[in-house]
Amino acid sequence: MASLLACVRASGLKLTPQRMAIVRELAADPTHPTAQELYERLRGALPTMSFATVYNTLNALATARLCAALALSPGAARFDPNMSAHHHAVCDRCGLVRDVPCESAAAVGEGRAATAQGTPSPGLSAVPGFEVRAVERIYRGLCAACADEVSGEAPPRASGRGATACPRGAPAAPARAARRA
Amino acid sequence: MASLLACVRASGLKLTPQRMAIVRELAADPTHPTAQELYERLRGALPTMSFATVYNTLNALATARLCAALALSPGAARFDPNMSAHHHAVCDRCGLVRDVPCESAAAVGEGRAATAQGTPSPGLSAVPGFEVRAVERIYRGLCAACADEVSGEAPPRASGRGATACPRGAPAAPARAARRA
DNA sequence: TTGCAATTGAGAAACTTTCTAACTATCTAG
DNA sequence: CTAGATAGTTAGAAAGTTTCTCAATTGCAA
Repeated sequence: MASLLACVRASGLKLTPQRMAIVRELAADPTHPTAQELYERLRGALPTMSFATVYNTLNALATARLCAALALSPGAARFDPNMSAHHHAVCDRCGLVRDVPCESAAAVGEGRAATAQGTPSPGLSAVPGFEVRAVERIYRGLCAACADEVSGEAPPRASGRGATACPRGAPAAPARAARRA
Repeated sequence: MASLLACVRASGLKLTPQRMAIVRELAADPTHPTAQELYERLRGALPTMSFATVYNTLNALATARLCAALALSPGAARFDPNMSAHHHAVCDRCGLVRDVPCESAAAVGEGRAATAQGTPSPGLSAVPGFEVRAVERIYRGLCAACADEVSGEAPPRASGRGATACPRGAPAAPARAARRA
């Protein structure tokens, strides 16, 4: 705990009450909150804190590599205090975000991709000269709760029209997660 | 070419001049433009077209699975006409986005993850009950042009302060790509 | 304790996306 | 070919997200 605040200091950032509160709240939350969510939660403790301060602080933390700003879906960015190599699972329906640890060796190979060594991924030769610094993986699908609800709703595969469309694969259509649920 | 417009029809979407122009422009562009970019490019050809029409059309296409909306970095969504399984390379500095084909078998296994079969990734056991439908991979780093420029700028590893921070890995700090470059 | 410089607070501004309402155009059926 | 039903378009407003400005404040090093 203290180490986290120590990191803030070590990065040349001043330790203000606002920052301490934001860092503490963020570090204790595995749901990757948005700036708005953090602001609302902290209003009770720091009623005078400005919304801009939350952004300033989060951006300062991200710049100092003490947290990461995630653009997992359209809308507000989410902030992640976990800076060890890991991936994310995102529910297409409710927007839930969870960490997915990357397994053993793959973790090192992906979380911090080798840059100069042999191409990490054959497909990357399609982008000549691109210097990979990190690989992010996002698992999209349904969380347990949403999977339950959905199974009892829409019929498996009989929609209104146009089922005879083109033979194209469909990797990941963000599906506009419910933003005010 | 014609097949793309045919797909629009097949999905139950009406073929309006605006849509044809948007689809054509999008399909011909490998840079994954934003709605704003498409709008500006098409203003010459369709001066009366509304900005909302661009959004409406892109959302309609995404819903019909004819294109994908990507949230690769904070800010405007980018639209991708390539619906075959692939990943993306994103330049942290200039924001450039390029497709990265996924290689052979891995393509099938990742682009459209097996849902019911054995867990696709061991780490996912950390999110019980999560039903994976797609896996997205983002390679973050520097494009060839930016890598060149950067190499002649900042000294390798001697920055102003705080180099003695915490021993934490740093997978992917979005780094706020230049939005108006 | 003092002073510099970073940070805060409050609001405005910029930008992205969605919505409304009235008008228009496409497509199907006749 | 025409007419009607329906989907799409326009333009502007509104909602949500993020950044900016600048005076006042505060942390921290000396």
